[in-house]
Amino acid sequence: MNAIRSELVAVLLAVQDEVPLVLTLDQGRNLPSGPLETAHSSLQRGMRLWVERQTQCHLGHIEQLYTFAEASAQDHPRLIRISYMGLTRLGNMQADWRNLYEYFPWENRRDCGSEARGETGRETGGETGSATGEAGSPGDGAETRQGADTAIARALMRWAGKDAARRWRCEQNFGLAGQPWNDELVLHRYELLWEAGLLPESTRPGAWTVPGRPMPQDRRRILATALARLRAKIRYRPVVFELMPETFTLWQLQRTVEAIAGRPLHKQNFRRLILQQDLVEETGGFEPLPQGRPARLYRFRGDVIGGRQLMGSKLPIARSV
Amino acid sequence: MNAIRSELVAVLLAVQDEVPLVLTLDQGRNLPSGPLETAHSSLQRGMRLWVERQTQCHLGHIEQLYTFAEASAQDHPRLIRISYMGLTRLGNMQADWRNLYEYFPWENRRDCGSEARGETGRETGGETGSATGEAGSPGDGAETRQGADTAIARALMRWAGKDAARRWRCEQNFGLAGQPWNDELVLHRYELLWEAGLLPESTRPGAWTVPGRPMPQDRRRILATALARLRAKIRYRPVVFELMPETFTLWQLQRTVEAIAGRPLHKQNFRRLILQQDLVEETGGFEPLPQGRPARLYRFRGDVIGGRQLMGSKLPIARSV
DNA sequence: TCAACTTATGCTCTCATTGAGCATAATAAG
DNA sequence: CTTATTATGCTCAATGAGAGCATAAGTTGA
Repeated sequence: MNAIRSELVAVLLAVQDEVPLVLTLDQGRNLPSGPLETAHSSLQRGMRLWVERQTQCHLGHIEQLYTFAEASAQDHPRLIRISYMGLTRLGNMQADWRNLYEYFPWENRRDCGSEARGETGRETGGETGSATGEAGSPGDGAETRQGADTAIARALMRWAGKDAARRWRCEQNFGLAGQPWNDELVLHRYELLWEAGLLPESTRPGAWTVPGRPMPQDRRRILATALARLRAKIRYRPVVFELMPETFTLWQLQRTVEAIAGRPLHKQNFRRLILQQDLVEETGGFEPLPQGRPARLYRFRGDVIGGRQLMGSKLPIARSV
Repeated sequence: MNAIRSELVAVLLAVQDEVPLVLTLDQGRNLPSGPLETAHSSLQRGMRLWVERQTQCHLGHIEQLYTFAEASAQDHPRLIRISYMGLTRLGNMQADWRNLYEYFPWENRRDCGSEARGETGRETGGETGSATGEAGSPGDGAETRQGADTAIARALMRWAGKDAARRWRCEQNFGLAGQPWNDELVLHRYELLWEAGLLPESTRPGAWTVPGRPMPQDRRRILATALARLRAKIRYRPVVFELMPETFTLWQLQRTVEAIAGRPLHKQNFRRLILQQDLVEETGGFEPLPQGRPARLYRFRGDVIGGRQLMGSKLPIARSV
């Protein structure tokens, strides 16, 4: 018969100081994983058990991502990998937490247009459309995030060539040619880059590859799946609060959402949407700030409402310009 | 070590004559499944291979649903079940296709409110009732879909009792107490019914169980997962067209979407949204109807645009009243 | 003390999308 | 030629989201 091994792969995510973090092993080259044991009554429980035992992190929301069984030469007997995403509040500081955007620099667009603006919150500049007519950043060119983006756009267009379907996919997924940037397309973008030979992981990588830390095998693809899922989930389920401390200001909450979504949000609209949904309640306390008016502290009302099941918790993230 | 077996479970869906169908085995009590073979280079490919070989159905869109490994007494060695959903155009008519709503009568709300409005909407005559066959006799009170719905609501409320969180979940998921009906919550509803002991599959089923055909093990749960996924997907990806013939009228397209979504849509708005997205093009032909003005024939422009990758194909399904 | 600055918070305005219904067009039956 | 029936075109109102102005409440420095 078919002998089969199984493995659980965990993508543990946290957010601290506006930076999304992922728990890694082996100098950031691998993700924690463990076998499914017979003692585990279910996959989810097995996952939770060994992760909490090995990492001393309390796991909040857990979610199955995808199951792989690619046949590779080394894999005998056949290996089934079941990947999970878990959200945590960053308990264990000894562990090797890494900035998620080390692996996907192109997914972090929080600084888009921030220097173009002076004033009322940050603006979503549409300068990605200028991919073709890029004037080069002052000084260091490709080392800026802006510069890296245009470099990616150019490489993609070179790969697409005259192929209309390819160009269309590139424009849709990377927000080129006036198309809006869709932050949920993390996995699509990763796969497109992979297909275009722009990743070290590609089967036949080109001379130039996109900046960003690679990982062996399909680990980085799993990471992309997790980020895509989280960005999608955060819109309609209050999973952000799994990443927040007990009490927080609305600005901290917004910064956390922005860290995940990878793009800036309109401050006043964010407040409006959060408050009008009664997702949070005032604690009565205030957070003194180094400058300016102190901010109210809030706490999540999840326990009062109906636990994690809760619907109608959409966050003000929509298509940007 | 841990000996493990694996199994691929397929939920094959099709739509014909406004009825969503699922391919079943064993008198509608089971779903097709097969082992993962070493010859298969990937799960998806393995799935496609044996399904097409065994059922002679051409598979369109394929999607992984969920991976289970619940430890049950009979399962030694441990069994990992990987479930997939596949869309097809109903090639093999010998196979045992069953009305999906046999299994979830409460999910079919296409006749909801049609009598309340009484005019712009049309009357879905006996066809949904004939779906269940035996329960189709009109006029006997509790056997009506309406009657069954109120019976479910009552049973849920009895289960919830004074528990505010439970009541809240019931109201949210089943659209009670003025809450809107959300057609995507298929799995949530199934699990709620399971938890409430209202299904024959429940660990300790109550005296009264909800109408609808049960299945052994967690098969019906997998089915619910598939329907939930399809209803979600249909909103932002043009997967409906996988279920349509080469050419079709907009009305046929709408009826197919309604069959999946389980609720009626506004005809003119449906047309507007489909047409303004350039998802379809006129063939130039017309479909003569038994009565009334003949309808234009259309064809999907997927090949022209960018294949299945295509975004921005949202269908006019939103929260109903 | 006041002025300048910074951040939180409240409110309005506009635009796009969506739900709903009216009106017209095109066919068959009588 | 009238009626019935369905397809198709168009308008209107309500909602929600994006953007920006205005005010409140603290700080620091003169």
